[in-house]
Amino acid sequence: MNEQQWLKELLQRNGEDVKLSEKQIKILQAAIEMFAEKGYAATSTSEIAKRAGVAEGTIFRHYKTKKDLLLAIVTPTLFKSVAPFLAKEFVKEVFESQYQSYEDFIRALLRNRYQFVKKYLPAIRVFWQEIAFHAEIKEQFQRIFTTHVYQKFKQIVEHFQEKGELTAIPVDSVIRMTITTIAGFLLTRFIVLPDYDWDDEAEMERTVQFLMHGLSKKDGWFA
Amino acid sequence: MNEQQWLKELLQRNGEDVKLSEKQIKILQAAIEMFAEKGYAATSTSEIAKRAGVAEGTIFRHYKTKKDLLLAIVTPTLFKSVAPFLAKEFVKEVFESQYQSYEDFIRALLRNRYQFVKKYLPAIRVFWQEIAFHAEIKEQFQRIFTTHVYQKFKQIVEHFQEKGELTAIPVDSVIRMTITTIAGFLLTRFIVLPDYDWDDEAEMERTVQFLMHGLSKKDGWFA
DNA sequence: AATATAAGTGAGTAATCACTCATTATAGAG
DNA sequence: CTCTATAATGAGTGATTACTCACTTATATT
Repeated sequence: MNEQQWLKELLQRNGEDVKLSEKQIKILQAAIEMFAEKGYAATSTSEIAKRAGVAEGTIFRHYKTKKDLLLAIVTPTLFKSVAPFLAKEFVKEVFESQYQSYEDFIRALLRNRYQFVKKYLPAIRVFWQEIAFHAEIKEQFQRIFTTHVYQKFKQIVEHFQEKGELTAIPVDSVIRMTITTIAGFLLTRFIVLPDYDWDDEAEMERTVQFLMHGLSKKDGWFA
Repeated sequence: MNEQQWLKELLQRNGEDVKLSEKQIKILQAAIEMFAEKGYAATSTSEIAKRAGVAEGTIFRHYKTKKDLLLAIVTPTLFKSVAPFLAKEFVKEVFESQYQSYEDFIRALLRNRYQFVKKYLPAIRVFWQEIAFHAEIKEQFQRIFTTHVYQKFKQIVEHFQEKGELTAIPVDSVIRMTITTIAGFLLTRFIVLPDYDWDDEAEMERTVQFLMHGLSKKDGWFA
């Protein structure tokens, strides 16, 4: 894919393109690369300017502070990270037609998030590395998660529990196990062992099976 | 527990105590706290000195550079993180007497690592936050993991696969799923949602059951 | 072509950085 | 007590930091 295309896609919201000058794109690219490698605090604005091929003053013309530049990267990444759950009709679609089972839903979600991480990896690195250090980012994430992701996830899990597909353990536990299993795969695949000889299709299907065997209603499960 | 005791326990290796002056303990405590909160790069040595109640020069008398101070925290934490796997007789013990099943082994491991994280949380935060930014730490971790943890984990998993308790999916996948499930619980419990109303005993048992249902040999599993 | 607006520049600034070192305080040995 | 060694200090160092601003260049509008 075009080097600039993925950045523009990352930054767009509600389908509306953001206008970016050439230099602005260069700045964002350089910043993402360097923040991902060395971290926000260890990267100086002069280094970013150098790698972007612009004067240091240019950065501050577009972003009032260095932290504004970080947020310009991190905020869109946060929204894209939970994108499937932001759609209004999402839950309804899961219930009504799209997915016959929790397994189908999980499989689709895993594949979808796999493609997402593959595409935007550097920006995602920055997001997850910096969330530990910046209260604003953490609060924004918690707000989005509780109001959008958690609410909808809960409805979906309860739906499939009532249908008898999932065990009757607490919804929160099901959500936690689902998310940590999916995130655990993606983290191992792209961050911890990116050079391992992965058979992605097979490993994703194994992950789905692992999750479903772990969560399906069956004898022997107790809450 | 004594505020200084846990630090001394963290730093000791092979059961040998390390000699630490009062000021040195204060420095390490301050550094761990601040690195955990703001990150290594965003914490200045003058701030550490201030919080520790020592002169800035005192830090450099004990640690040649700021990075040496970081490594003095991170290296012992790394070793303690994988401590169960460093014992020579570990695999033999698992096979012979201690644990009759993979489930028993996993339950013991989870409880053990739960106590570990609870005890040394701030130092663990520093370790995991900084491993992304420092090649030395990452390399050290990979070396320890492949030579000690992975090798032994593999033997254990193969053992219980041969006994017919675990599915015949690739060993690496079993290890990955086991570790991400355990780490996923601990991460959620202590880092992501520490203020959630946890029933630790129940959630740990649920996690063990989830893992075992996900990994047990049964009809329907395919590799 | 004239004008207005925005984009880009880079030398300059005060603050802060990790680290040094000459000096002083402390403590145990004889 | 004196002597010696180590621990601790904090003012001082040059380098680097995020950010500013007077100025130049490019683009758009009339």
